[in-house]
Amino acid sequence: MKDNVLIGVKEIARQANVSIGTVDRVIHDRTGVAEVTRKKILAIMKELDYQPNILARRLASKKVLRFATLIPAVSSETEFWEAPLKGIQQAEAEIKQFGIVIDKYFYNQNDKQSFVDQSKKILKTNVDGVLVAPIFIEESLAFSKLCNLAKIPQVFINSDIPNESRLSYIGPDLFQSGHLSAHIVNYLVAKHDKILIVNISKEIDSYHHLLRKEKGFISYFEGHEKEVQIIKTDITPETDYASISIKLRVVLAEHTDVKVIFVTNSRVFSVAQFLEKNGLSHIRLVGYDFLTESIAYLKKGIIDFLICQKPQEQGHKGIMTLYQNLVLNTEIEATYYMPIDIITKENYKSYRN
Amino acid sequence: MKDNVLIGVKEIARQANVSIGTVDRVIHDRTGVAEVTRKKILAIMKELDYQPNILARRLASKKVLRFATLIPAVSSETEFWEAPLKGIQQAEAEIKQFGIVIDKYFYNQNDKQSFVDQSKKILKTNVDGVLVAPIFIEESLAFSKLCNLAKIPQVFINSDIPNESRLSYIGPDLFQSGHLSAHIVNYLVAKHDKILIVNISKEIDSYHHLLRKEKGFISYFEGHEKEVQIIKTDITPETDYASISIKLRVVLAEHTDVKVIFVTNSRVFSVAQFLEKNGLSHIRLVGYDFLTESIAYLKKGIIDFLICQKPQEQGHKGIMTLYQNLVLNTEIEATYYMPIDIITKENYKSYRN
DNA sequence: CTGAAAGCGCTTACAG
DNA sequence: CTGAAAGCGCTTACAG
Repeated sequence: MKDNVLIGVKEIARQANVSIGTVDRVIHDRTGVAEVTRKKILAIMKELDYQPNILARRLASKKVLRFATLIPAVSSETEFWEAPLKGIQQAEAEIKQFGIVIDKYFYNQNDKQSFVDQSKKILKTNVDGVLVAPIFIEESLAFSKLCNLAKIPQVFINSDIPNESRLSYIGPDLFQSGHLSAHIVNYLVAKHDKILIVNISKEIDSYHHLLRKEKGFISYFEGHEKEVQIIKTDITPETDYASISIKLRVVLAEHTDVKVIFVTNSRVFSVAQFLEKNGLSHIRLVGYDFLTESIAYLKKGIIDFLICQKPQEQGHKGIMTLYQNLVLNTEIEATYYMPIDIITKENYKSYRN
Repeated sequence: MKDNVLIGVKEIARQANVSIGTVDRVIHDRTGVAEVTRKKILAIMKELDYQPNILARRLASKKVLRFATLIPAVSSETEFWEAPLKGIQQAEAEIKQFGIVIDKYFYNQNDKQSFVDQSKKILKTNVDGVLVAPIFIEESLAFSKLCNLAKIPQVFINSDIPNESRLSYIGPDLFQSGHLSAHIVNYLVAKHDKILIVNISKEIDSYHHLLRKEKGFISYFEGHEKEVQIIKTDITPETDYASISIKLRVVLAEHTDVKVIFVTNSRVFSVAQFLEKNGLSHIRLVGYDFLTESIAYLKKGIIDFLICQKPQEQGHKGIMTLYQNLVLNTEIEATYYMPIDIITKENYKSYRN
């Protein structure tokens, strides 16, 4: 008659003939419980299919959970990292009432050392989970190893690193996004047309990510009936407008018949600026990311398409993934590819990052 | 010294020199509190910028919140409504530990009466919030009015209804999505090409939504340099494959030079089937929604593009909106347009509803 | 190794 | 109109 009256730890304690303190100990795998008792309690928990009440747990526990985020600072060059930060802040607002605190660290994406410095800082605090944008491959890998030693789960966003021990990657499938860009470009070209791929990057490490997109792009046209001609140019390490301008001028002087330019990252707005200034707006232009400057060129028709992968949602989902893992104890997908969104003059207004 | 030791209702009670029971009464706007007391407590709450602890509230309150959802049943004609339902279930799993129960009601989208019947059922239960897909305009409006009388907040998904008193609309901007489709089609046509718009709908009410898309589409080409010729055909009320086939055969016999077909809803797969069977796959085809059948035609290249608006997220976000309003007491956006996603052969694999 | 008690910030009867 | 007490399902010292 009284069987189902009790619930949770109390019911377990009753059935096991122990106090709820002891039940709590085995739930949290703490030491100081006789092996027999532990086994008995575990069995009962299993039979009852015990699910802890998260509300009660967070309310009773004074302990706050600390998450750290490590992403590039918003730079004068690109506002791209504003969006993930916004997503992080949004998630923070949603879960702060559950006792979660988020410490935000930023590095300079043109300076590896700043990444190393910041990551060291994080490890000095006692942090329960980290969200990282691992732009620098080796340094990120080193950081990841240290986290794993300290049993700190890591979520990567924006770009992945071959690393089996991260909790999850949330971001684009770079190869596929290049492939899709090519599909769109395919609508813009005729047989034998010439296409220019432009990689703009200061740091050689991020260049690696651009190459993935480039490969996806090129693969689309391999053996394709249109038999387009693809040429490419890399603009590095100087990426100010003057440097870009000089380089493009040379390339386009040599190849006067370029029909489409594909820029593998958000720096597409610099190329747009160049085309506009030099009266070359008949050249079709495709690039990446939802930046204010790029949108302006999209409106004007200088940029035809932008590929975007929900940077804000990446930040938001990254934090929520840590939350789900650490608080709710949910299963986490090791890889979560963001949808590849195509932004045009027509739909940018309703676009949600 | 002891000032900040207390928190929440206790601190308010202390400052107001009353018991926490009384504080609770004014927080929840219950009767039976002297006006002076109420004012005093309100003032203190304001000064302290009191934010209730949701965890404690939900834990202490035995009351469950009931949400009801009213959407079309998945039909043999289209699996479209599977996705919103999935989103609803996903949200349910996330918030059920907060004491929220979701009752799911379904109507037949070809039968107004079934909508009326189900909505009546809902009103007989004591429900705290509803999520509705208001396909039938008048019936939905009537239901909405009754909800408002009973102070039940409503969230609309998938299509909106002129109605100032709903809590929120979450779904596509129909006009814009038609406009965007036209922009894409623009890449597929040459000057003076002929475009066929196809509306397929059993119920005249949902036809209204299709018209919005049609208008957006046509508006794009008004005064456009390409001077395309746009014709249209409505297939109603019979929408089985045979009926569609007969109608299309007639139209395409008369207009043998149609270059592109734009189908204003998910029934694009029926048109694809027709084109394939009749060796007309050279005609470009654009339509709506991420259905298994349509994706198959997308893969084959019979369908060129699909416009999709995250039906699953609509369901998910719809429930979460009720949750935010009723539990967290957050400000809610009255209109939340879903992004307009363009699905192609290249990106459908990573598409998230 | 284990238990009893206090407490997290609220809500809910109940008593007056 | 108001207060005191019990309780939601946990966690956290503390005592033994």
